[in-house]
Amino acid sequence: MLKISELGSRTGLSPHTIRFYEKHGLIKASERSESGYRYYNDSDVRRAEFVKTARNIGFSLDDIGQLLSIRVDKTAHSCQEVTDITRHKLDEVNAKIAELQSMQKTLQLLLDSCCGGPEQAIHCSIMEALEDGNVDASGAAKAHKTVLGKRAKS
Amino acid sequence: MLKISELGSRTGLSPHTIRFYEKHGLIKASERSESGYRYYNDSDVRRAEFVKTARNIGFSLDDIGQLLSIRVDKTAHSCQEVTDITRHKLDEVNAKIAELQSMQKTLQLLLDSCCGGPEQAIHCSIMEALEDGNVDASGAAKAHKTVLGKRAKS
DNA sequence: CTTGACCTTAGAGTTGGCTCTAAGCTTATA
DNA sequence: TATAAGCTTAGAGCCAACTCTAAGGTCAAG
Repeated sequence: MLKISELGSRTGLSPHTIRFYEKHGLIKASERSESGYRYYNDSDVRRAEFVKTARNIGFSLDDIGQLLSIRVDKTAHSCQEVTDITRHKLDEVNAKIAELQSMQKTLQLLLDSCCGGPEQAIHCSIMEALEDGNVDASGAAKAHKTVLGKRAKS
Repeated sequence: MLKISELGSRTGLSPHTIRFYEKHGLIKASERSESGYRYYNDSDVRRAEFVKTARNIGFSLDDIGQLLSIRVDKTAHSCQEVTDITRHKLDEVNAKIAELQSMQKTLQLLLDSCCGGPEQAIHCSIMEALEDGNVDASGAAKAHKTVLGKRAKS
């Protein structure tokens, strides 16, 4: 039986995050000591590792909740349910990639158009393009919010 | 001289968003009526359109602030400063694309491995992969947060 | 002169996934 | 026995870019 920080080092999740996941129904300690300490058994550990793996792939906590509920009774669920979740995630990812590639293209065009040197920006072609609005931003935007993800751990 | 909602329909920004940008120093009404109404002249409109264009490309509000401060005195700034901002954004975009492509690859592999049919999920290969953790999630993750951007307008 | 559309402000709420704080208990080590 | 490390909880804070609310003032049309 592991304490929370031990489960943490086993899975690479912080105790804070583990409690957070518990609050959201993803992970549970099957036992508590008299003083309230959480204790995790092998089954708990496996579940936590499942969560960690799914999270690393990029599934949302909500997705993971669905996958977990399939996991606890696989006979009551079909492969199709699993692929539906996976495909839906893939669709999201593909849409996001397309959006970012549009931004990429626009930014690259801007960079290609400008000398990038120490000259005064008076005739900077990037500034001109922004002023004139003649920028192909189709499909781009709505992206910046998302460009820097937060999760950067193992 | 345009009122705020007129500037809004001119630029595709909502009055709420225009006030929000004002609070963040991006847009300003050069005049106010006695009763406090904002009035925008041609120069204000051009600035707002600049902001809109830059935002559509995917620049953050902070980036846009920098670009605007270059814009107001181009002789005091160089092309290099402009390309630095642009290149930095492009680097972010490229990093994000790489991350998403890793997720994409993993998800596609999972999908390819599963029948996706009405069979019970007992032997579902996606579930097995998640259980065993033998999933190539290198470079993925830290992404889901960002997968669904918010901004979806013009 | 009233109706309704529009304007003002400060400030709160949204999203998702953490991340941290405060205040207090428990446990292990020296 | 004292100290430090680690545990508990509820709840606040963070990020970015909005988005909306409340409570009220303004203005043009009929």
